[in-house]
Amino acid sequence: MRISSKGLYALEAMIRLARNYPERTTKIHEIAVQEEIPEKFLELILLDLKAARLVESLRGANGGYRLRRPPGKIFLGEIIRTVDGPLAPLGDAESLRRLVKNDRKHSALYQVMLDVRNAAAGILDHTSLADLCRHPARS
Amino acid sequence: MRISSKGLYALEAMIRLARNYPERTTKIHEIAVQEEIPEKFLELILLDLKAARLVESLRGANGGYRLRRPPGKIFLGEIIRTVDGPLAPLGDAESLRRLVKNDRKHSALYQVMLDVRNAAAGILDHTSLADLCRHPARS
DNA sequence: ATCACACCGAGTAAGTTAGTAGGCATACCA
DNA sequence: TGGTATGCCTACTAACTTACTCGGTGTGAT
Repeated sequence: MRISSKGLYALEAMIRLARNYPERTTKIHEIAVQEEIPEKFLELILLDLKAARLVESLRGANGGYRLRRPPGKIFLGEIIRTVDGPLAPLGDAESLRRLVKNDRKHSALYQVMLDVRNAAAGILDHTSLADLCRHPARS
Repeated sequence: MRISSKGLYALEAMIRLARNYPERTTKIHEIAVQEEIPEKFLELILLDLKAARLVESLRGANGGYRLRRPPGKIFLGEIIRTVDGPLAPLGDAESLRRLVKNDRKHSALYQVMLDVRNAAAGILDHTSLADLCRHPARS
């Protein structure tokens, strides 16, 4: 369940959109500058997020992006899964098949992996963008 | 905190060694066949585990590997960390610096990532090889 | 002396990551 | 109606990582 740069960029961009929700739409360029994300790369990421229906866009001059749901109803797990794939520690199907196939021998190991995934998902699927925005400066 | 094939192989091999503990030493070849792990690859993995002082080896004819500590005192977290690196979702230093640098903006995000890591570590650092061997056939 | 094993360094093919490049499509505005 | 600002789309690529393999050397029991 490694989070890639892409995933981190996605989270940062979404947080930025959450701050401007619901009034303003926010331009790719603006996000890229403020969050120090390579602009063309961010473009691709936002396209993914759009395909996942987490954001929507307006084209043309004065275009930009905005969240499709209020920040309190968008969870980190959704974001990470759309850009980085499943949250499980054994991401690829191959490894899973291994464990399931060697069922007898390793079912306990399989169970532990499940527990880990559930622990991670439990946190990420219950933390919303709103939760993150509520603490503007902690520490 | 993705677990690679290498990590999975390491876990399987260690479980195998745990079963034979403390009487027998187990040969690379034997483990490779029983667990269906590429033998030469497994060799490298065991070398890593040896460097991490989780296992020890005997050379020459009748050589082989054995755990350096009883299975109840070897935890999955140690194994995974030695072959796959840190358990945190943001493995690389680069991403961490990003989050820490943009401290004000994203400290909440950083906190969530910490929580996820701690949840995973909490499970993996408290599950021992003995725990896995206790359940020979569950399900 | 032989054989069975562990040890070791190097090499490599395929896949993934983290981007970049360049142009098209659409909307606003003068 | 034409310019400009924006998002949309496809393709490409350099660097890195993964998952191995190869060919040998060192060591100890018999």
